[in-house]
Amino acid sequence: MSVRVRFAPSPTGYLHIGGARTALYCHLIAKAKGGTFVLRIEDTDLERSKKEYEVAMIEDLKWCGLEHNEGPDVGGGFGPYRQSERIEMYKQLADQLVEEGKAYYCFLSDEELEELTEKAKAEKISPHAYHDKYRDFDPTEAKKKVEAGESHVIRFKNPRKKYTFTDLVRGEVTFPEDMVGDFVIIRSNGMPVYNFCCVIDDWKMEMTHVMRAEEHLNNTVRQLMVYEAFGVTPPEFAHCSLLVGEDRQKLSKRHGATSVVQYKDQNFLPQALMNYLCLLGWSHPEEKDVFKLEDIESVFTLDRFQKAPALYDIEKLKHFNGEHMRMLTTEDLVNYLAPTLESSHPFHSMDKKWQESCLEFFKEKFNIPSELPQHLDVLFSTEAEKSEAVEEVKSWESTQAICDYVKSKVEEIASSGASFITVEQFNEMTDHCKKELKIKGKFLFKGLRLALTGMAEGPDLKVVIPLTPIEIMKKRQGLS
RNA sequence: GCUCCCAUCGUCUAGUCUGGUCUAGGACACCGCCUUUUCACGGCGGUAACAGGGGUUCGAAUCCCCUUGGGAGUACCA
Repeated sequence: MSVRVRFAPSPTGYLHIGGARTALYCHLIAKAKGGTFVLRIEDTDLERSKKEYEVAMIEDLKWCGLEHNEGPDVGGGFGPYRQSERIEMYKQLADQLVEEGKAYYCFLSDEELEELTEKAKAEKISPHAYHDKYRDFDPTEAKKKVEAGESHVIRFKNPRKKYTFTDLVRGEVTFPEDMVGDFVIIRSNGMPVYNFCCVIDDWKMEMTHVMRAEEHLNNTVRQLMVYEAFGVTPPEFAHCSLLVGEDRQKLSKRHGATSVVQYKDQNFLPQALMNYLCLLGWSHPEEKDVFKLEDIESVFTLDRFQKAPALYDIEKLKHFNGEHMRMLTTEDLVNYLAPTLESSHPFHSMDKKWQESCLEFFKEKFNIPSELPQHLDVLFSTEAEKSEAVEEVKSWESTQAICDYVKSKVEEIASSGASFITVEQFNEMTDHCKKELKIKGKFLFKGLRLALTGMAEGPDLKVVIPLTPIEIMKKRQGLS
């Protein structure tokens, strides 16, 4: 049987880092076995679900490079892929369970429910212990109440037995019989509930694997009951560990940038994000750390998962971004970084060849795009750096001589119509200072750097000077 | 409270199933040295972990039990 795996977000917000990781794993499980990756929208919570989030979700998934084979936007043979469009089916199946005596109408009011919950808590037993008041209520009577319009929900009749299943990442997991009570499957507003829809859909959509985060582990027992009630064999389950923040709590908004879109906005490379996320709970069989998704599709297996929660560390993500950035071709590198610079940045007025050599050189110096402008200052800044180091260089007697010489030399080159100072010309300048001015050692190099860049330190002058526009050079000459 | 899950450097992890080759390997971060007459890159090196206690065994990071610690769930959210 062909492998089918779904990612089933609810459109109540933007795609979360944790969600992206789950989607990535789902995608990988499908791809590793040549299977199908399905996107299903779980929008049964009318209050919180929004169409715009669904749209954003699909866009973010696409940005991540996790494209689905079936889903609400692309269709497929198992639709519809939005739960809100499958309501009738859930209702019918819930009715069927009621008919069969596997579920029942419940007329408990909110107040009654609360009282019963409190009572159970006071007795230090499971809070749901008394939620079964209507479990053995006469079905004919119940039907009458329903027909009379009395507010009701449909509860699943818990078979009250122990459930055991084998989780592909956690091994054998056992739930005791009083783990959950008779849980609601159809709300009083007629909408079905997650634990019910999820089972129906995974069954009807013929899912072979259910990969989700550990927060759903406890839900599995309810779902197992529903599968059993319909006489359906459940899919394989795999619960990956949770992502946590600095405080070791489940990763959430208060931990900072936790939406995929925020990384997209900061111009992170999606392949870097995926690479990093993949390694949070899973490890490469050959211990490789930097890789492309397509490279691991063939080695991805479920037996390499870590069971303990993983801490999300942005510093390490930045490192991965740098690694992936340096793997880009020159052309892609320019396409990636150029748009991250403000449109007024002088970088844009330079020709293609210049842009390429510039970025090829500077890419070694930073990991994320937002750090690029500060590195480019060494090429474009026309303001003298203010620092103790600069003051020290300025205080040397030799420095003034160098500056005077450099100033005339720059003017000479500029008037010749050249746009840049060549490496040869720079070497001439160095030689002149050495032989005619008799300056050497740090006095020579630091002095030259100050005269040419206005800074006390920075990248190799032989690389920097030929990349610096001559007009910038001229403007700098009045400074020191 | 109850239920479930988990436990190797600060962090992500390899090693655990199939006990010895592990005085525990890699990566991020950090520190030092070399190189670079500067910075960075790079190279080399360093600090740093098997939560604790009992077993089993000739031998335990690895198997078993307990304790402690952490997380999740406990909804007419998903």
